[in-house]
Amino acid sequence: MPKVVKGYRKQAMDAIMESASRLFFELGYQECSMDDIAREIGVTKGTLYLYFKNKEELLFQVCKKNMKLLEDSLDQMVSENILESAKSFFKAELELPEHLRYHWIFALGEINKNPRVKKILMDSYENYEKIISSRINGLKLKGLISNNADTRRLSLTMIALHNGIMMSMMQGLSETEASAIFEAGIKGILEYSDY
Amino acid sequence: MPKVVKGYRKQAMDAIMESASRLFFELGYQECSMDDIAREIGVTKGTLYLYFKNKEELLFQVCKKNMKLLEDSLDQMVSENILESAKSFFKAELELPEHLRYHWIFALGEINKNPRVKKILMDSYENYEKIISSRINGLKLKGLISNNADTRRLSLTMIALHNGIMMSMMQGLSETEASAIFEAGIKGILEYSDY
Amino acid sequence: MPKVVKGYRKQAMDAIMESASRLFFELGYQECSMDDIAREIGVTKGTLYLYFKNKEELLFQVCKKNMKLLEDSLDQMVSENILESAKSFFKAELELPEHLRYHWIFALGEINKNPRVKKILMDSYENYEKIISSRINGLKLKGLISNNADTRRLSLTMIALHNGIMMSMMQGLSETEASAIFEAGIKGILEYSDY
Amino acid sequence: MPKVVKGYRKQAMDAIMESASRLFFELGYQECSMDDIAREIGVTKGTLYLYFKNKEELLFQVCKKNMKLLEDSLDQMVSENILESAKSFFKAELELPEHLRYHWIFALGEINKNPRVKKILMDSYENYEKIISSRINGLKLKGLISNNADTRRLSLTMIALHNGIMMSMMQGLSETEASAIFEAGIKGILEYSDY
DNA sequence: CATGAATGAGACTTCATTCAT
DNA sequence: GATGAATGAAGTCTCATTCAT
Repeated sequence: MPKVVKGYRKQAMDAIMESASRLFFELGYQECSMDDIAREIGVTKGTLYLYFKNKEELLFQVCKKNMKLLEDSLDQMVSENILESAKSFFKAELELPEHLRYHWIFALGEINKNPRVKKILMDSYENYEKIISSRINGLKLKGLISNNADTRRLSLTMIALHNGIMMSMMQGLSETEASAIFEAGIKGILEYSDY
Repeated sequence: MPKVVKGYRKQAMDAIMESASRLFFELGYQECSMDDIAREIGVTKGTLYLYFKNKEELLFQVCKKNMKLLEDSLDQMVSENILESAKSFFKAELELPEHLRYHWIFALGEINKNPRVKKILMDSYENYEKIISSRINGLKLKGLISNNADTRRLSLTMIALHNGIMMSMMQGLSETEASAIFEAGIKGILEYSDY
Repeated sequence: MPKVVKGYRKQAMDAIMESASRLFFELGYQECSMDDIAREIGVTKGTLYLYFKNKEELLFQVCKKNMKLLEDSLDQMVSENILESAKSFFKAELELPEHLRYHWIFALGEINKNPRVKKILMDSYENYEKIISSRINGLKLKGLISNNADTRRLSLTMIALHNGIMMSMMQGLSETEASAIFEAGIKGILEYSDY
Repeated sequence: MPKVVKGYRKQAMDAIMESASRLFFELGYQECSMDDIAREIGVTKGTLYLYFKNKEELLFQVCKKNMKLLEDSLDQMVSENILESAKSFFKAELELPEHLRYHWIFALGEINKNPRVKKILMDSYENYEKIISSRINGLKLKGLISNNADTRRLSLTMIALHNGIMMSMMQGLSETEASAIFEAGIKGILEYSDY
């Protein structure tokens, strides 16, 4: 009888990943033991191995899931106005629990040792670029953005600004200032792209 | 006969910190054992404890040193032209070995668990802001930057852009594109600040 | 399949404590490693930590158990004749394995550093006094011991004599002589108390 | 140039043994490191090895010295009245620092592993017996003690009582009560010996 | 004599993983 | 499916001892 979640394997895995994601963030990947995760769900260690073949696989799945979550969130931000889209996305992010908002932190820490994790991070980076670039191209077609703008450069700059602000927040930048900087930064990038 | 480095305690500590810094980056702080570090220097584990009372202290000293190194590097970039300063700084950074260029990565990973590390990261962030702000104010006085510009916002945005690009590079962004984006981004931010 | 002892956690703990008690006595608390204990039971070091959270806890539980064992043994010696009780108790003690007979030895060695151990030793001392005093008072009521006798002094003296003889035995006093001295000593103390 | 104590090797050894004795008692033999002892004297670890070939030798010498100290103290108590001698001895002991008063505690803890230490303890026990017996015999000759008394039994009982009271004091017995019990106990033993 | 740098063995403890029930 | 007992490898740290200076 499944205890993790009655009935469905998929839901059991989700429950585990949810706890793992939070604990990986709070304690760090290495410092978080399988016991910690199991205890949080009210299950024994052994059970986790019914769903994930080892800790590294769990890390991988958690990373993948979180990356996808944020990508999807970005993907759904569709608007005529790219600045508004960006602001909405950022606002939505601020409402996420910290372990999702800063989900990349333990992934980045593993990047040098774990090729699979490295791959998701790199793929994710590319996907962000693709999503934003396709939005920008859409707006170009509609004439809302100058055709002179370098689409790729524009999107990469926006991503960098976004990520940098996230990092700043981890280092103490307030949400209010973060929002202000994000908005102003995006505006500057867009204005300047017109040249 | 001291083996770590002939003669000077200070130099022995530096040798240890140098190895530790690289290995913390390559393997991750937790995954890097004291044995790993000792082996790299050709010394026994026990020796490390003659110089650092425990692993956490070593981490702390390494973080502090690396943070300071980068801050000093920024501090020395003085120029009439803020864009040129930024470019020089970035160029210098690209010439650093990866473990210095990305030195913040293992620090960030420990931020939730280690208050001392958290403090250096936050202090470092503030210091960056102060250094850049003071430069900007200098240029304002000389009339090289409009007085309307919001100094703090300007510097925080530049920091965010910079950090975000660093993160992007870890995720696969090429140095060439990184430089281009950095330059264009800084320009955009400066231009926009004039309004 | 539990290897320590089939089936019951309580029994596993007892098996560990039994080995620990003997080895603490034979090797000394500090000199006895968790490995030594584990090996004796035919188990891995790690297993011990499933039952006792650390070595100090194991020491504490062993002390407590041994103290209680001896107290209970004393408690059960009930007789009209206090001399006979004492002799029986002493005789029973001589039949115990050395690590139980001299169980206090490693506890005493830790007394200065370990407040919990100190507490059990002090409590144990008080309990002995209480048990013996209550027996003496019982005999006073029955008129078998003079009411002039100072109950507390009497019991403390008997305890001291007993403990001193135990110490002497560790230093080479033979069991025969020990018994003789104990009997004569107790008699002397009781006789003298009448005055 | 000797730093431990100016000039005399013997004094240097005494200084080390004095510190070692106190620290062995306070921290326990195992828990007290050579560093601890060296630091206390203001000397480096290495220096200790100029005077004692290893830690075990230091333990041995400390034990021997302390045993001798107490034996000598007993040896000097000469009086017509054995009770007065005992009381004086006990009083003198109470004025000693704890590490001398309870000097046997760490020796006893090592008894099972260290044959040399065991030997001093056993020798010491015999010496005490001899000293006291010779006193008793002296008093017998003078007719101050009945010739019926069993000299050896008498002295062994007094030793046991004494040691037991020392143990009781470690377990919390007050000095006042200890003195009272000691006096009464000795009296009882002497009285009873007459039969 | 004295130092202090270095060693290496060994201690305690944690934990991912396995497996019989 | 779930458990929990057990493992064994690994990690941090300590410390008696040595030795070149």
